[in-house]
Amino acid sequence: MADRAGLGRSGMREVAQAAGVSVSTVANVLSRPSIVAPQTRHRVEQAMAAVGYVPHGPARQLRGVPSPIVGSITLDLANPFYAELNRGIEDALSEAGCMVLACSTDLQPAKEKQLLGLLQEQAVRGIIISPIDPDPTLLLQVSQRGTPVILIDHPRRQLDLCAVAVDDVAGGELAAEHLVSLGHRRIAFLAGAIDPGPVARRREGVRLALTAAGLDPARALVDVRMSDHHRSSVSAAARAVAQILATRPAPTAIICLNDTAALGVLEGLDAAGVRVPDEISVVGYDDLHFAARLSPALTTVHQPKHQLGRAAAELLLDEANPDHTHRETHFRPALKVRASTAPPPRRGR
Amino acid sequence: MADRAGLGRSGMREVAQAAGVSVSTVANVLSRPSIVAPQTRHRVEQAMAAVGYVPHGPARQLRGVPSPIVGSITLDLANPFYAELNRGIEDALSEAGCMVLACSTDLQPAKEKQLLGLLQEQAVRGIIISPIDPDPTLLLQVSQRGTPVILIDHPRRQLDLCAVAVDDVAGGELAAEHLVSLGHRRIAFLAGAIDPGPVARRREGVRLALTAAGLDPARALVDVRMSDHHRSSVSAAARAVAQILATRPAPTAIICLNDTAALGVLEGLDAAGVRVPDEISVVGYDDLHFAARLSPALTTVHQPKHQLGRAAAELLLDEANPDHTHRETHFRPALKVRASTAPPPRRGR
DNA sequence: ATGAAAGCGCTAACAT
DNA sequence: ATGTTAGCGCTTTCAT
Repeated sequence: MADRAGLGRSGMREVAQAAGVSVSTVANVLSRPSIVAPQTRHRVEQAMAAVGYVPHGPARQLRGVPSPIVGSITLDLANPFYAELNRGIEDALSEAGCMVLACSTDLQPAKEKQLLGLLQEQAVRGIIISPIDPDPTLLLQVSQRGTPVILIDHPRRQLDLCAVAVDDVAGGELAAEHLVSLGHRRIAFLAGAIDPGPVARRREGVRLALTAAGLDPARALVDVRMSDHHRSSVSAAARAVAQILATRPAPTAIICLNDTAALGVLEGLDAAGVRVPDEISVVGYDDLHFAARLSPALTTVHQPKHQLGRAAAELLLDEANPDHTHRETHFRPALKVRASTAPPPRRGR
Repeated sequence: MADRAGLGRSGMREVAQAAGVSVSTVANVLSRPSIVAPQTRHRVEQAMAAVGYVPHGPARQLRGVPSPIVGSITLDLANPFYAELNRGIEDALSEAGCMVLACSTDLQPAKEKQLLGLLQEQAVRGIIISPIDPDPTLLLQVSQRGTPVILIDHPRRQLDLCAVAVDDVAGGELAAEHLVSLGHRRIAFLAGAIDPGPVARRREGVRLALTAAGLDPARALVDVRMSDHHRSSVSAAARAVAQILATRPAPTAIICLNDTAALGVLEGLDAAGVRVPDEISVVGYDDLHFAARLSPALTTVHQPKHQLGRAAAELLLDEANPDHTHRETHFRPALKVRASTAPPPRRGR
């Protein structure tokens, strides 16, 4: 009562002093309350409240208690796909008293590397990452040095790591099969300046579906890239539209790397006076909340974003388990057919 | 070379041993390289690489080095508004080698309190918070105990804290003035089950604008609430539409607490066969990326999300400055008039 | 130029 | 039931 919690924090020593006991008794009250005499315990608890005691995490960590912090490295935490993913991670972690340290790489391997370093230094509980760098060497090293690593959307192959992924090849196939079945024979695939693995695999899926339908990907598939992918990819996509419209023979459908890009494509098409889906069909990817409300409602490939995050966090938490074995959790994408796709116009455009 | 970085991490001791020097020399190489003999320094650097040395953050913190981690407490990190805000925080922090620990309260004061505790324990560099609990006592306490707190969207009044905010009352006024000038005389304000401060202030702004226009808020303003705000507020909003349509006299316009809710409102209106803006006008809030592409394009109030985060992070970093003084950074919202608002229909509906 | 030593706040094994 | 002690990995005087 006299000891008004002044500035700065007070530790066990202050508590012990205020309660007239030793620090280890204070420690016991915290970790094994049962072995402390009720009366003493009470006195200590009072003292803790009086001095405003807050345990010091870093000190505990130094003593071997694992950190409650989990690093999440994604391409961009503001991207709704990763925002939802992070939320899934957070939800699973919160049940274990853990928290997400959310980081963005903006597709730059150098940034990814730097973040991995920072997270290791913080001795986080583990790292959940959607890697941009295809080379897993560094990740394996991080893992071997004692920081568990969970891969998101990265082929696990025989890597000695846990992973969660949705089948991107299948996603690309779903989109392409849908368009082919509508009668499209020339399809543009819109990507960014560089391909993260998932995008490359979706394109591959499109290629496979085209081939399976008896088409020649070299003719049926038009590759289009946006100059600057990160930051306002909406406008970048709008600019890519011009390029697509100028291609001959003209594609009758566009598969976009994600819904955000599709947003820009619809905008560009609208500005160019091209009607969707009458003159050209558009398919997105991710199935973000707004996809169903666009004009027209966007046909897209759904991914279980929240669940992906949850699954990753669960795998990570399980790493603490003594009989943990690395494994992979798999999800399947699902096509959502809406109003932005239709049969191609009668002849050319 | 012989000392293959085995399992677990190696610390300065291992480095010192491998280099045949003392730990303090290793420490010197790290913090004051100039005072170490070039030759020795080289040897130590080699040793660090050889054993795969990674500094141990928590141990440094224990010695007084500030944590590079900043806590961010928002209502929901998956909400695009907060996702962008967090990104702004991250961008500003990364320049200082710091990172964001992103947390969601889901509007629950109890969760907020718990998170404040966890963050304090982690001895984070500071906390940036969009509080749900209107009582600032706890925040002041946290700040006094040595963890700087930056308020987002919370009236600073004379609180001894830094703050960043956008003028929500003005935002509400902008929306209402626009509708009134179009001729609307009965406006629904759609909110969640509970009002975070910003939403309450926007409603107040609407009320003020109505009064200023010579209207009686008691008649001109219809309060509508969604039962469950958090989680898929899209569908919750759709359900609220029924309620609005049943109100008599019928409102001719709806101001939504945010763009996500507006999304649901448009959906509900569409399902009910009510045309926007011919039969009813809709205004959103936040100006998320998709707002301009909805059907119809959404009139909304823009907030500088990324900048808000940046500003908050900058204030937080400045707290380390010895001559720091608490201050407030202010932003103004801006009305974006698009296609979802128009004069009310001729008579009633 | 280098090293020895103390200690940050905490935990846990070991006294008493 | 309580206290003593010895570190965890690092930084920082203060010797040498």
